[in-house]
Amino acid sequence: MDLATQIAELTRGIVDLHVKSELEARLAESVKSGKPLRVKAGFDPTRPDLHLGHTVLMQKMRQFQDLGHHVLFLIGDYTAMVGDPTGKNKARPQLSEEEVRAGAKSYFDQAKKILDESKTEVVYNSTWLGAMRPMDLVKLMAKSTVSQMLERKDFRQRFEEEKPIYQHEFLYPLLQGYDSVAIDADVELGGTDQLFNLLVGRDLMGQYGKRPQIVMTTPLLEGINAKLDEHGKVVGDKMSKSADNYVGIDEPANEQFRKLMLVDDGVVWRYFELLSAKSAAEITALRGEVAQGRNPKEVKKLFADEIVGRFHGAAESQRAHKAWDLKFEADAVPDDVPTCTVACEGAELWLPKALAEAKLVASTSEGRRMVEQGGVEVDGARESNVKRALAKGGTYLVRVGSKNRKFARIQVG
RNA sequence: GGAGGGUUGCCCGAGUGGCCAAAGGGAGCAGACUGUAAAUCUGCCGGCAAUGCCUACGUUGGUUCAAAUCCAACACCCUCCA
Repeated sequence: MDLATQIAELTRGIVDLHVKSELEARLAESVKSGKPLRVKAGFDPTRPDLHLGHTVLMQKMRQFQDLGHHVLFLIGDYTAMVGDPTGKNKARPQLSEEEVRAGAKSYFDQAKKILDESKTEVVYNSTWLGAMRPMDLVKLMAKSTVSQMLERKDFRQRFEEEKPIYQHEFLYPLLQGYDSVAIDADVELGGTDQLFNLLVGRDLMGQYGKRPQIVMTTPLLEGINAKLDEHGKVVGDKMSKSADNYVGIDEPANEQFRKLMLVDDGVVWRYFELLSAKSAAEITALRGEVAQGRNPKEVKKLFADEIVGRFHGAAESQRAHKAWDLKFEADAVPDDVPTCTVACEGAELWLPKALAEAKLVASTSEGRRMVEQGGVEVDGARESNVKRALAKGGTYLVRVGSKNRKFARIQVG
């Protein structure tokens, strides 16, 4: 692939690029010498469940690989024990070695769904950070100031909001930056929230007499509950497990499909832009069709097909699609309804209790509320009588909720 | 080292002795409406087979018929002074 095309491909969707001219120069050198660039991306293995948000970055890594470059999948096992303060308004817990190791393995196993495993070098930063001596650390710390650290928004915010900042948290960006020094990175990729840390790496490389890395950041994907504001701008929290607005790449196809269908009509274009393999022209065309009156629901299905297919294969994606149609459009009962047997002391079992026992709701009180509010169906008919009880020995098909519809065949025994 | 301010439910935030399972907002959930969603409206939003009982307002004790509210000690956060 020629240089101009490489650059166009690689910078597509990139938010920050420091510095473009350097990237061009280094790619040119690489083409000339045949020597691939060393592309670093670091991962914090503390939250081993990858979701769609993470894949935005990984697809960029994959792109580098497809262009013949060398990708270093850096597992921040050592820094994870320090705890990355980025984006947090409180300190993260420090983890034990065992927790971190287990997380790292699971992390890479999931990443393999996107990366080309044969072209990926996995490195652990404990290799060099673990070997540092106190004086090495002092020298590292001497290369930046407290006020430089307070430039960073989350630190400043916590400082102003009278929330604690522990001193070791200042160490995190420095250690992460030192990783780049240790592995001679040409390029470092990260989410936009990592910009500060990546630039620290660039700065440190210069101070240690190395050629400073080029920094590229990918956008953070908003969660499935994001909305559009009155100006048509996407607003909402970033996708994350803690905000429970994520689509996990290890989730079952049905779940992925369901969650993707919950995405706001307007926001789905953002998803297309960041996740779809479709060309910009194809996306624009789809957008035009919707503007002409095509139901956005169809376009979302198209998108869900693509993404679910990426992780589960086309056949499985088809199945999930059909199941969703049946469940939410035809209002039919899916064919994978679990049967659960609940114990019953007397002659009958109070319905709210049965719902709780069957794990359809969190507590009897919640079950009671669900019934009162008309969110419960028994054998196809809405049951709003709170006193309703299920007779012992019977089996009942129940449905709870709507957005996250749950079915179960309850056997009272 | 000294002085002072703070810690409330998932989050933010009212509440200075009984009317407080705790205002208000956000998030979440259910219903109506729909095209899956969104918006809007209505209701719910600690647990318990319940006009009641239990557990809860940083922790532990105490005062009181009665405590989120008063007292003491402790923990943590912050501010100012040194």
